[in-house]
Amino acid sequence: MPTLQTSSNGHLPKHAIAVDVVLLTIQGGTLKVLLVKREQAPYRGTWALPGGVVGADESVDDAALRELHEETNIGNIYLEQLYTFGDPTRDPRGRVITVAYYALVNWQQFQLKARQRVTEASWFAVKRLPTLAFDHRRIVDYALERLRYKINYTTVGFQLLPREFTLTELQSSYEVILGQRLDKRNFRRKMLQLGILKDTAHVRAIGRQRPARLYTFTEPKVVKLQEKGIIVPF
Amino acid sequence: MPTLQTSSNGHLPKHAIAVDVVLLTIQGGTLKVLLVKREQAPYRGTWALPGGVVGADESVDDAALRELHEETNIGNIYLEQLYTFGDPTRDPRGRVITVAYYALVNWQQFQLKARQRVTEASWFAVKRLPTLAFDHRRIVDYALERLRYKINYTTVGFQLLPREFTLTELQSSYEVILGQRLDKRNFRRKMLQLGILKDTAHVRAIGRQRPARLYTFTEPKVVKLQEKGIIVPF
DNA sequence: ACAAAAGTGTTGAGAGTACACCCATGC
DNA sequence: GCATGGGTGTACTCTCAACACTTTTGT
Repeated sequence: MPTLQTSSNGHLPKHAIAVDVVLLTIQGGTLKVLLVKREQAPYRGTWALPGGVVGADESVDDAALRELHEETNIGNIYLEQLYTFGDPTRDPRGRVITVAYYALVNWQQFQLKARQRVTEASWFAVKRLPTLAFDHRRIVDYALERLRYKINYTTVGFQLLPREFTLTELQSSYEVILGQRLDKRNFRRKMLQLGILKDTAHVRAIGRQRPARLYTFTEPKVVKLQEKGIIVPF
Repeated sequence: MPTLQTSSNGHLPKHAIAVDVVLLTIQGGTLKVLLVKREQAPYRGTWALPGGVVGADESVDDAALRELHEETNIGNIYLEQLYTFGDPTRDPRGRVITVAYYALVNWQQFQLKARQRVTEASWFAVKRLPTLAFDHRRIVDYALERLRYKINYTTVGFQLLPREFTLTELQSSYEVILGQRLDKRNFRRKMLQLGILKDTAHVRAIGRQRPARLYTFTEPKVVKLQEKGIIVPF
């Protein structure tokens, strides 16, 4: 085959491209993913990731955003491309290449706006997923791996929290994602040392306990916290 | 728009999908990338990444492998998907979504086999790239970022070396990729501590100096060396 | 006063950093 | 014997890990 096939335009092989979004949130101390029930074959009645095909003149990122907005009605969601799954056998109807994304939302904000759905949609704990359509299980697993990884050296984790949050809530979100308990003192020291939290003067009293201080995140966007590695620690 | 458009098959919007490969090697103490000269419009005569369209029944990964084998004639090359660029304006002829990959080869092995090319192809130092077609400059930059990143916590860097190598060669490849000098004693201590190098009994004498010990890499595949992060250091 | 979560410090161990000289060989 | 790259050790600093009690509030 010639090397520069892209230049012989006109009758190129063309492919259907879909986007699938792994939308994650934390609710009740559990990491959850939004699934929709498929209404058509194949996998009719099976739970699947929200997604859809990329339009003719739409960017792939825009298609993912569009799907997200259809499901959530909230804007300004953290969305990151995960991986492109291009095996021709992954869809039994024929070839559909999918570009997978993951997104993080704060549960409270989401609760307020989600409404008027047609398709049945529901949150599932990532530890107890039903059988998923296509290779969507693999995509969810990949999203979780990426999230667990990135939470270690970036501030993506903050996307799951409300604007003001307590240090206990922050720690809890890390514990839920990482699946392990963390030491309270060490966690707080590290977080405060990073210089990315601002102590609002506010407190939040939930039960009959001592109220907790509320913090906000000082950085406007998701931020890389370290570059440490084996070879070049800084 | 309905959520599950993928299920209404038949007249889906279809797209041309290309793969582009950032093939990297180290030659003469410099990190280089393979570019091919375009023979057709657009960007005729401009240097571009090797790549081509994905065939109708071909997996995207296979298309990248195929392109790689066309350019190199060597098998068993490290190849990793980078990112999918899906902006409809990136190709002036119309929409072409590209899935970018990067690959690493050892220069000596490559030298032996590359032959019988039609298209003009050449290695360029990544520090002195010509103007590239499309958004290929951005793709190269992204590949370099990923490589610099991964070299810190995986063994991808070994893919650039011959089977047997000296510690000085290994250090040099890290220095070339990272763009900084490293301390010889600290580098050697760290590498040997990792337990992934085997001291062959062989030595290599190049000039009139003391010959250097040759090592091999004990792991069969690219390996993750750490999971360290801010929150969970182990 | 008590239940419940918030908040707070120290110490020991291990890893990272900086740094300079001797060694083995070919010519 | 000398030029060239190969090869080695130590002291200081800093970060990480482990660990338990006091504080504040509502009832």
